[in-house]
Amino acid sequence: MTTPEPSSASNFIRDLVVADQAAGKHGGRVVTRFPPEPNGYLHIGHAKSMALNFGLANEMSGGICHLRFDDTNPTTENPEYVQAIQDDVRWLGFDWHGKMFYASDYFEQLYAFAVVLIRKGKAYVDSLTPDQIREYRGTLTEPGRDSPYRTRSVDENLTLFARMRAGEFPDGTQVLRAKIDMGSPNINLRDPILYRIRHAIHYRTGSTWCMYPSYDFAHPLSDAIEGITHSICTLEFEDHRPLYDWVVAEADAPHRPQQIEFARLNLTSTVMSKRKLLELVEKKLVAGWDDPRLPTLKGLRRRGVTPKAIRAFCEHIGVAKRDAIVEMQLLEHFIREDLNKRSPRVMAVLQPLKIVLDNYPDGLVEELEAVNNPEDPSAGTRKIPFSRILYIEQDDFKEAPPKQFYRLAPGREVRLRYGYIIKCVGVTNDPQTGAITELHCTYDPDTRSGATQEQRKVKATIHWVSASHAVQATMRLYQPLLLPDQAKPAADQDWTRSLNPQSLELLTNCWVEPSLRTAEPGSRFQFERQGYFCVDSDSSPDALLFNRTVPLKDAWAKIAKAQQTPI
RNA sequence: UGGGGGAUCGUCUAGCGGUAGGACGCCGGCCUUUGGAGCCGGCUACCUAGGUUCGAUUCCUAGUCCCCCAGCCA
Repeated sequence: MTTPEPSSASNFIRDLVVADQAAGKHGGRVVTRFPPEPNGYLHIGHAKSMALNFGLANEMSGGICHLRFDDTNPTTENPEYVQAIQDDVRWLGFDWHGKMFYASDYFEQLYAFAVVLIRKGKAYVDSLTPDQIREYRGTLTEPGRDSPYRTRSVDENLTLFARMRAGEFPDGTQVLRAKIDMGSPNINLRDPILYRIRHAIHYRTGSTWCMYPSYDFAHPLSDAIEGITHSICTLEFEDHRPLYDWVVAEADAPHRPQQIEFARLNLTSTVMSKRKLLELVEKKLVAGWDDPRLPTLKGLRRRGVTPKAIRAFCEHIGVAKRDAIVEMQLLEHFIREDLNKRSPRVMAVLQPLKIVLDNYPDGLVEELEAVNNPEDPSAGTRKIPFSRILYIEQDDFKEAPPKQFYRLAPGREVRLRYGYIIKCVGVTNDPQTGAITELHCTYDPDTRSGATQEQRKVKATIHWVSASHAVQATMRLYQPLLLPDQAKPAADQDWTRSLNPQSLELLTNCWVEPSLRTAEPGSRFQFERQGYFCVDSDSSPDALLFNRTVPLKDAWAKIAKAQQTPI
C-alpha cells in the first residue's frame, strides 16, 4: 500500500486528468497503466513513471493503475524480468489491485483487430524485404514511395495474413502494414509495420504464434481493451500519437484512450538507458543488476535507499515536457532526509588508528550509555563498552593540524562520543616509514558523559570503538558511476571509458561496535559522523559487510577542500 | 532545405496579463557531546528582437538554441 505523502505540486498531466474527471470525460473514470517491457530491470526513471501513473490513480476518486507487461517481442523478454518487475513495483510501495495484464494475453484479440483493418482496406501484407522497406520509406526530407504490394486486394491480404499466422513464411519475408500515407512528413505514418514474422518461442505463448504485433499496433489497442483513460508515456512517443489515434479509430476499438507525453528522468553521473545498463551487467563492469552503484531499483535497494526516499524524490522533481537532467545531489538529499529520521546511530571506525589511554586502568571496562536516535526518543539507548585501548578514525588526528581543524592533535583535547575528554600526549611512529602507529592519550575522569561536574567544552567530539570489544567488518564505499564531465573522454569514444574507476572502494579493516554483530542483512544504520550504511545481503555474523548508502554532509571536508584550492 | 516538441535561478520546478515563488546547491550566522540534524539570513533566472497592451515570463510575429523521428525495438 502506498504510504500517504504530502500532496504533490500540480503538473500539466495532473491538471488535465483532474479537468477530465470534473468534466465527466470517460464517465468520470481514471484508469492509467504502467507498461514495462519485461526485457530488463526497472530503474529510477521507471519510478518517476510509476509515481505519476500510480500516484495519479491513487489520488483521483475511483482511480486505478494497471500493471501491464508489454511483451510483444519474444526475442528479448523473459519471466525473470516479469517477476523482478512485480517485486520492484511492490517494493516501491505501489499496488495494482489485482489489475495485472500481459499484452501477450491480447494476441488473439489483436489478430482480430488486424483483420478488421484488412477488411476495411486499411492494412496490407507487404512482401518487400527489410532493405527494400527501408528504401521505400524515404528519408526525413524526401517522401517515401508506395510498395508495389500496397494495392493487393482485401481477399489476397486476408489469405496472406492467415498464411503468415499459419507459419508458411520465414522471418523477414512478409509484414502487415497499415495503409496510411507514404508521403507523410511524419515518418511514423508512412505505412508503419503492424505485424512481423518471428519464429521464436515467446516466454508466455510458447510457439502458438510465429508473428507478433508491433508496439505501435499492440499498445494503443491494449490500452483500449483495458479501458485506459490516460495513456502516459515519454516524449519520444509524441510523434507516434497520430498513429496511436489512427489505430484506435480505424480498428473500431471499443474505447479511445488519450496519450499524453512527459519528459523522462535523467540523472547526473549515472546511466539510465537499458542498453548501457545491460552492457555494464553483461560485460561484468558491475556485479549485476543489483550492484549498488546502479540506478536500478534493485541496486538502490541493495545500497540501502528507501522506497519512501525515492517516492519523495519523484514527487519533488515534478513532471514537465522540457528535457531535464536532475542532479544526483537532489536524490541524495531525499535519501538523507528519510534515513536521518529512521536510522539508529551506531559507532564504527572505518580507518582505524589505535589509541592507548595511559591513565585508564588496565582491565577496566565501563558501559557507556548512548542514544540510539536523537531524532526519535522512542528509539531509546544502548550500552557501549569502553576500555583502555580504542580505535579512532585516522582522519580525526593530525600531527600538524591545519587551520580550523578542531579534532585531535598533539597536546590537544577532544571528547570521545558518550565518553570522556581525552588529551593527546604522545605519538608513536613506525621507525621505517614514519607512519603513525598509535597515539598515547590521557583521559579526564571527571568528564564522563552525563557527569554533573562536567562543564568543560571542547571543540570536537569524535567517535571511537573499544579495540577488544569491536567487531571487524568490511565496508563498501561508493562514488559516482561516471567520471565528472570534465574528465570524460570525447563523445565519439567508447562510453565505458567515462566510467569512474574509483566507483567502488573496499575497506576491509573496519571496526564496529559490538551491538552490530547480529545486524540483519538489509538493516540500516547511521555510522555517527560518517554516513548511512546498510547491511549487505551477503553479510554474515562472522563476515559483516556494509554498503555505504550515502555519506553524511561533511563541513570539514568542504573547508579542507577550500584550503587546498585557494582562489 | 521534412515533421514533432521544448526554452524561467548553477540544477529541478511553480507561474496561465499586474511586474518571478519553492526545493536542491552555494555563502554566512545561531545551535549542537555527530563539523550530522535543526533554526535564521543571503545568493543567482524569465533565449533574443520586434509588436499588442496602462502593464507581458505569460498574447502575437520573426529569429536563435536544444531534444526526438528514417528498427520487421519499445
